[in-house]
Amino acid sequence: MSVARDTIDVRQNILAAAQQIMAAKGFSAVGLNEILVSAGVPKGSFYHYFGSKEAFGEALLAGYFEDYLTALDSTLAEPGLSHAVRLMNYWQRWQDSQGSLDCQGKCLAIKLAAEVSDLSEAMRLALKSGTTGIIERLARAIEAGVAEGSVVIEDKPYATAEMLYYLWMGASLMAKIRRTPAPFETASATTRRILSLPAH
Amino acid sequence: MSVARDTIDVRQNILAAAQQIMAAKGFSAVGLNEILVSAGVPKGSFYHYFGSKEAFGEALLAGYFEDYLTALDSTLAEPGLSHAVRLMNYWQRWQDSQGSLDCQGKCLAIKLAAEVSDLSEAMRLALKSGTTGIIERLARAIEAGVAEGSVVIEDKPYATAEMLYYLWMGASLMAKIRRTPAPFETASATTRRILSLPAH
DNA sequence: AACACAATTAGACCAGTCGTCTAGAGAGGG
DNA sequence: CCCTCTCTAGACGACTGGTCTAATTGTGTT
Repeated sequence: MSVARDTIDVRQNILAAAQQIMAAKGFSAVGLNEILVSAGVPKGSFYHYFGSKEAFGEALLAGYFEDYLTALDSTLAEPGLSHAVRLMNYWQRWQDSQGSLDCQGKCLAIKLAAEVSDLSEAMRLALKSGTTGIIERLARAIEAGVAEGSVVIEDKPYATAEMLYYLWMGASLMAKIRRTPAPFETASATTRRILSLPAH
Repeated sequence: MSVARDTIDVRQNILAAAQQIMAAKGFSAVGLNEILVSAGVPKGSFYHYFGSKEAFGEALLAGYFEDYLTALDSTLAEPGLSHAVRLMNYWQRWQDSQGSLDCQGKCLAIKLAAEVSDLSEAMRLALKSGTTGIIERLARAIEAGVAEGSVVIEDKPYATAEMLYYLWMGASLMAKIRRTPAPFETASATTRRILSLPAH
């Protein structure tokens, strides 16, 4: 209705369309045209909403991580479960979303990280703050799990969280290369061992 | 001298130039022009040596892994060292090459994997066979380390090799995002623990 | 109803893309 | 000495890229 509302919708539509397309094809390989056609927004409008393709990419990543972190927060706060179970739920969902049949798992971070972090400082920083947020939350959950006794670790919680996140990033990359969810099995088993949880 | 020799040189020059440029900027973001100018080769020659940009990318990856694997073989066969030390040497060199001052560590696999594996089946397969080769060699070295007693692991050698490779891929990605070699420290410490080696 | 002013769009713009194609340069064999 | 065949040369075509200016549309106030 109001102008402001429509404006936000259009902006959001562009971002949503881009998220799908860029999660499949990357950043440089996708032209604004394709995104705008898919969003039903005329080309001329783009620079009304975003200053440049780079600024657009930054906004895309920022929005992506915002949603991602709130979902992560709720996964790690689900009532009635131990922190150990909550953590494994998180990784189970990661696996489900990345390994889905539509080969384009929707993790923008994995898809764009290598390509974009040498290309645009702004996008790199968006990636950095988003991934740091993820690791921090995982570290807190691990710490809480240790405190309640559902998780036992050898290293410090933060280092453990970092290590597990790297492991799952690498597994995602490898799943893309191999077109198989097998790497997630390996990552999952390792995660259980690192957290001293019983095998699946 | 001979025609054949020169031909190989030109081809190799193009590939060498591309390896540097693409390790920095990715695949789609780089035009053939830039590569050819940098290699001092006219455009007309390109299509004499390669059928398309995609076929070129495939050859680039194949050549990259060929070199990579022979270097890996010699690292893992250095005389007078235990397998445990050889393995840690490999990762130390990984760290050195990736974390170097010229921010463009030269690992094509990390740089191109996510971008390219959804873009070209041929390139994806090159990536797949190359990374599989790396993991196989690591697995053999771990197995030999277990046999000689310098390495102790909980899981099977192959699964351990996979897991460690994922960990280091993820750490490399994160090092790119953060522009810090810190992730390698975490990966290194974890690797030591997984292999039951004394802390550094 | 008419105006001012902001929000939005159409389309031009040029640099750059990949790939093609026609000439010709250069070397080896006979 | 010529003929042939590999390789070089770079202009060219058809097209897409991101960006920007100029015009259009819409809104709210008088």
